[in-house]
Amino acid sequence: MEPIRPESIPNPAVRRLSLYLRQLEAVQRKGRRTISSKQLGESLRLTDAQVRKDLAYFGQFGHPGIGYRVEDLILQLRKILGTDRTWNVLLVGAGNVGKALSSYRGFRAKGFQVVAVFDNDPSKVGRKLGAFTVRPLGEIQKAVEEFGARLAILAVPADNAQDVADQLIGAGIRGLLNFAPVSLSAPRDVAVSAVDVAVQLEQLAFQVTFL
Amino acid sequence: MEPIRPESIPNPAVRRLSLYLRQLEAVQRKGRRTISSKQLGESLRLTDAQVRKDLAYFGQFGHPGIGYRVEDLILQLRKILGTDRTWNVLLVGAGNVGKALSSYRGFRAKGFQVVAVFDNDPSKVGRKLGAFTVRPLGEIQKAVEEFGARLAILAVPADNAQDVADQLIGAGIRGLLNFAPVSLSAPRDVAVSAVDVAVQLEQLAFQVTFL
DNA sequence: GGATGTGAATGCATTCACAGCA
DNA sequence: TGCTGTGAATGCATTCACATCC
Repeated sequence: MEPIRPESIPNPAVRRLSLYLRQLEAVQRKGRRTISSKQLGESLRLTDAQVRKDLAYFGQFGHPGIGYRVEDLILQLRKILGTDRTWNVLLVGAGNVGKALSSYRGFRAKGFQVVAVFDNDPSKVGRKLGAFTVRPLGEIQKAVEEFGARLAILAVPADNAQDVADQLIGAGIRGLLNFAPVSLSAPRDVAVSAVDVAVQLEQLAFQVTFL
Repeated sequence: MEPIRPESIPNPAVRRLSLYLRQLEAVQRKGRRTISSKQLGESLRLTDAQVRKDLAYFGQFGHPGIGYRVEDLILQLRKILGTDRTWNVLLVGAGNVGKALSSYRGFRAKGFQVVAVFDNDPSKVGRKLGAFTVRPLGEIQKAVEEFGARLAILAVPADNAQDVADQLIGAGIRGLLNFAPVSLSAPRDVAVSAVDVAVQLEQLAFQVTFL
């Protein structure tokens, strides 16, 4: 098997990989052992050819006449995505979003673990948020080293988001999931992904109007 | 100005429209009156040509030699996206995510208002969630009519998500924002958008590993 | 000079369609 | 027969480059 050269793989294909994995985990829970590209694609509204081509970028996982073995493919995809081990994740922001995320039970099975929660608000520092004691932002650097964290979730107000992002990046964080409704600037070697619920509703509003 | 024919507009362009709008609202708060395609694009890491082409799909908003007038363009984009009026939104799921969303202050200014919260859990129905009294799912139909709601947010566990989605769609909801980590099936004339935090972390893990 | 809007050229991603294997 | 993997063909989206206007 050839090594992965991510620069030669379409970005959309990488994004779909996560959806395939999620789908496979669901069908595995239903006891299915094997699945064809057509079946894997249909609930995601993708063609069989799309599914096969996406997977083929990363290796030869299928069996002609059979399809893909669910368990094998799950293991392969986890390996490719890097979630065959657990990633320690820092969470900054102990507001409503931070609270929801800190108590989200689904992370562990997907290879992620929130290991510390931070906030700048003195009225929150030292308080408990679920199982975590909220720590001041000044301890981020220490926590990055302590936990070997490379990922962080940003759930602070829009005004602070860029500042906090800079701190996290300065402390060695390499991937950032941003819940603040602003576009963050970051060096090329730091990955940033974003969740903006208002933006998503806006897209739905447009589609509902015109489709 | 020609009418919008959404089928002739690249989907990515529509998605970027929301980002332009968010960016414009930010620079307006800073007091800027005018902005060039280059400036509008740079914090979003887009080329000036990309910005101009995207906007030109919807009309001629710019002024040669000047750029775009921030206030005008904001009004135009809101009109295009349909958020020059307020959309009433139903929220299903009174757990942690539902709680965070029901109290999110940012919706109003973007043209959205959560108007009712639902849950099936008898221990939650009748209880308060922020300003809302949690109502049983059976009242969804009534609420759709009462509020003229066409959008809903789904923040229920993965197992119920498809069932609840079917109820919402049956009651007349046309756009769905899904926080459950499953892929929903819906008729072609219902728009579905999704937030899956684990999937996004997975993508970051991949990028951090290979980029 | 400084900016837009836009055809034409390029570059990506998806789909087709089929050889080949179980 | 049933399904994968994959070049070739197609279809979209982005970028270029320039005529045009303030």
